[in-house]
Amino acid sequence: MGLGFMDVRTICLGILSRGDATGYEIKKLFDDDGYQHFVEASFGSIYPALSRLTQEGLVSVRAESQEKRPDRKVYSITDAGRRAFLNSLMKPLPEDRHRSPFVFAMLFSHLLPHPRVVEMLDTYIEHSETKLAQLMEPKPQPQLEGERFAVGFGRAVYIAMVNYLRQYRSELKGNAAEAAE
Amino acid sequence: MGLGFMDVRTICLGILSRGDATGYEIKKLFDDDGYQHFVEASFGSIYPALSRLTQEGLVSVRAESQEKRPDRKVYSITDAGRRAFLNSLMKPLPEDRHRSPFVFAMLFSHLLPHPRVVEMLDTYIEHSETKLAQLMEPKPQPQLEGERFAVGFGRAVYIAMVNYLRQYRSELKGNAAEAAE
DNA sequence: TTACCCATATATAGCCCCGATCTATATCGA
DNA sequence: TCGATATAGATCGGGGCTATATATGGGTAA
Repeated sequence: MGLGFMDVRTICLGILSRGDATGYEIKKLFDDDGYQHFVEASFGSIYPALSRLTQEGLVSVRAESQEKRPDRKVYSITDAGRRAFLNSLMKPLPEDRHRSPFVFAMLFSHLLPHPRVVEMLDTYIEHSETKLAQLMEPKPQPQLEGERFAVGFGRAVYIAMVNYLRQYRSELKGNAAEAAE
Repeated sequence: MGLGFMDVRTICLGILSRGDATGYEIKKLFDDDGYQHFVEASFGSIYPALSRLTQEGLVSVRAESQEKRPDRKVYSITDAGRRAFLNSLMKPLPEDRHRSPFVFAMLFSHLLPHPRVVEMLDTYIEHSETKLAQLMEPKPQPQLEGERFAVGFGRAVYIAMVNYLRQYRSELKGNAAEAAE
């Protein structure tokens, strides 16, 4: 009955509280815009979540038929949905979930050939720099306070990550050069 | 057949490559020791993972009966298990998964009563400081290179997080004082 | 002293979520 | 023109997490 905690249903409600959207658009928010640094969800969970929210009366749907395109199902949050979402924000928040295959793999760098370690590092640095660049893009005004906080937080974290990784990488390069002699 | 990617089975294999352990001990590594900043897993996934690894011949079990305690099932990695683990480290690593209910909730701070926002921030700051303190504890020598990297990485990230959060919190306090006038 | 919680240990059911895949169509670049 | 990419929705299977169950003993609060 009540929303679990910060599950995909709750996340969809939050997105829809900002304005109507289709399932496809919700997914795009995670891929393209700033959200993806803190939350994400897949089609395989978004579409069922929207169906269930509709059943529960927390959102409503209207079908927009388009020419030469599949129909769009545009979802809107209802008053009950707003209340349920606000309610979930007042309850204790679950802790962050984080899994970094990269850092886990690095714990075993002594078992791996050196070029593989360098490759893992370089790949991860590139990813991190791409995400940081996204976060550094100036957002069009006006911006909500919460967005300002989130973007600032993301920038601070990614800058620290990239700095540490670059430093570590440069030391590794030195070691590699010595080893190559 | 082949291990998915960086799933719980792979993570268990990695832990066991460092030494024998029970399911319970593996879980404790995520709760108490340094691992939890980068990977975690629950009993509900660890025990089935160990069963399946046993079936697949990647780990072996021996039962240690204890007095006045439930039996311990001590798992050891096999040669095939080591090969499978090494193999998964050579394949492209999946991206980090991260979900922060806190940051998501902060995106809607304009909808929430001010004391609730302060409460969320303070709770999160406290959690982050606790984790940072854990990471700052000097580890007993000798330490593997991978651990040095991971701990340094974790420290850098958590320090940046705590700095940003404290800064933001102090500005918020100022705003609150002004609003109270 | 009784009740309750916590720690040690293992295990499962049910729900939730993700990746892969499928169905359509249209556009853009090679 | 062929393939890749984008729009748009949907589902299945496998895997993971929450909550709970089973045992037992120690510590602590009422």
